[in-house]
Amino acid sequence: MSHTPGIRQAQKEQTRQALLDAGLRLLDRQSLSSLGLREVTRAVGVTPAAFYRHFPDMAALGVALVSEALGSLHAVIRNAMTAGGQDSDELIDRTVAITAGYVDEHRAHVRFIARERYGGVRPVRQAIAAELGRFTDEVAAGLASQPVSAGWNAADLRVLAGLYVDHMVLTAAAIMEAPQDDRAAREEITRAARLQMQIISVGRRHWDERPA
Amino acid sequence: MSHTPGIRQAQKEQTRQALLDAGLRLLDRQSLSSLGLREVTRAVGVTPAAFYRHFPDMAALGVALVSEALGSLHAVIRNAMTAGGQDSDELIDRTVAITAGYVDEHRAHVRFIARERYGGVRPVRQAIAAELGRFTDEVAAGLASQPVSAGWNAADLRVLAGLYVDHMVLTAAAIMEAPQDDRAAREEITRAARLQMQIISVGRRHWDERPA
DNA sequence: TGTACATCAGTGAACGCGCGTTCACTGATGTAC
DNA sequence: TGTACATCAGTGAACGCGCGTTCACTGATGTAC
Repeated sequence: MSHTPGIRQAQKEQTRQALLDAGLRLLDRQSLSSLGLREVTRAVGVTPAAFYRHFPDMAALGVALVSEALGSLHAVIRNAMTAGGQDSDELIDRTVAITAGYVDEHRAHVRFIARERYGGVRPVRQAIAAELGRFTDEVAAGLASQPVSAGWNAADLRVLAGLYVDHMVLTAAAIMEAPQDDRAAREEITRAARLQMQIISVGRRHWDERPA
Repeated sequence: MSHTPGIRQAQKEQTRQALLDAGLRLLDRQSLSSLGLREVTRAVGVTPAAFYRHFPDMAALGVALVSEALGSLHAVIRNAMTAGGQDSDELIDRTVAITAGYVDEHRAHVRFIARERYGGVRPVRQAIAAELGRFTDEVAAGLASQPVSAGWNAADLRVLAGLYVDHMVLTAAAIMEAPQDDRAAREEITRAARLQMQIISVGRRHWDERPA
């Protein structure tokens, strides 16, 4: 079954990747639901009909972009969570720094996810929701292994994890929206993000002291 | 200056509103950046050229929809916040219930805001950001007037307010995404929203006890 | 109240253009012997 | 190693279609006297 890739297959993969890259770049200033097939193939330098050798339609290209954008993030998240040992504030600082760094390196991907999370293309929305759901599961598992989580049941931990994940996505989107060279705006955004994570973490730690 | 509206002006306003209504309805399944001018005028039953009597382009119609969607919300928020007197949990339950009710009555508007908040049309993104910023200011002012906020400076209170506003928007989006008749899914979403607000509120109340 | 003129929301036709999709094709790559 | 055939990624032309925008127009509404 496992052929050596072969020249033909390698070239096909290269074209497919070029379509994804061009699509992502063109999505800088528009939504997936208005991205044209001819627009993408023109940017790559192939015939419009060639598109169909790789994707049945634009929605499929969008779904592939979701994997590309979020697939690699699982390792990052797991790393960030299991680094452990430090106190909470250090962990928060590092999480926000990692998020900011990720935005810098994958600006277009972050924009794509933020834009299409509630965008007009259903299969893409669903793919994003599924992927974020998996992140939430992983974060919930990470939280469960911490001593502070004593007294939390699994369902509530997942809700807490969802709060962290949503907050991370919003933070990434906010950093992405700020002009890249505006260091003051960026510092303000990360400061706010850290503060918000701290509030959530304090709430988590003092959960059992809430008024009945 | 203040003419009686006049038949002509009233009819014009009626057409303008019909364009907004048709646009909003057509945005059910697509993003603003792919909504066509002819699509909208066809739905209303006027000539394509008539569109230009009301808006210079689709972006302008989108900006008008932002006002329509968020303009009326200021009163709602102010009401919800100043109702005061109850304890925190009651306030949270009521806030989430109000949010859910708002989604039911303005489903299309909520979808529009969620979709275009990071969408492909810059003037619309900016209009939404400006409006949400105003909400954050109002919530911050409301929070400032509460005794629990002793020891919080204005900047940090605004960050906390932003957390509440973002959470409200995400909650509204989540309720909107759920099938309208799936009571179980809806109950799960509102339960999670309440729990998350409670965590944030506990964090706020115990803020001064966080580890140095 | 009646008349003559001004305004302007909406019309209808026309324009050039790029769209998504189809199809038979070509020629480099792959495979069997 | 060499040959004959199969595969299939990408081509290029063609199609019908709906798009946004322009323009001179019409006729109901508004205004001045």
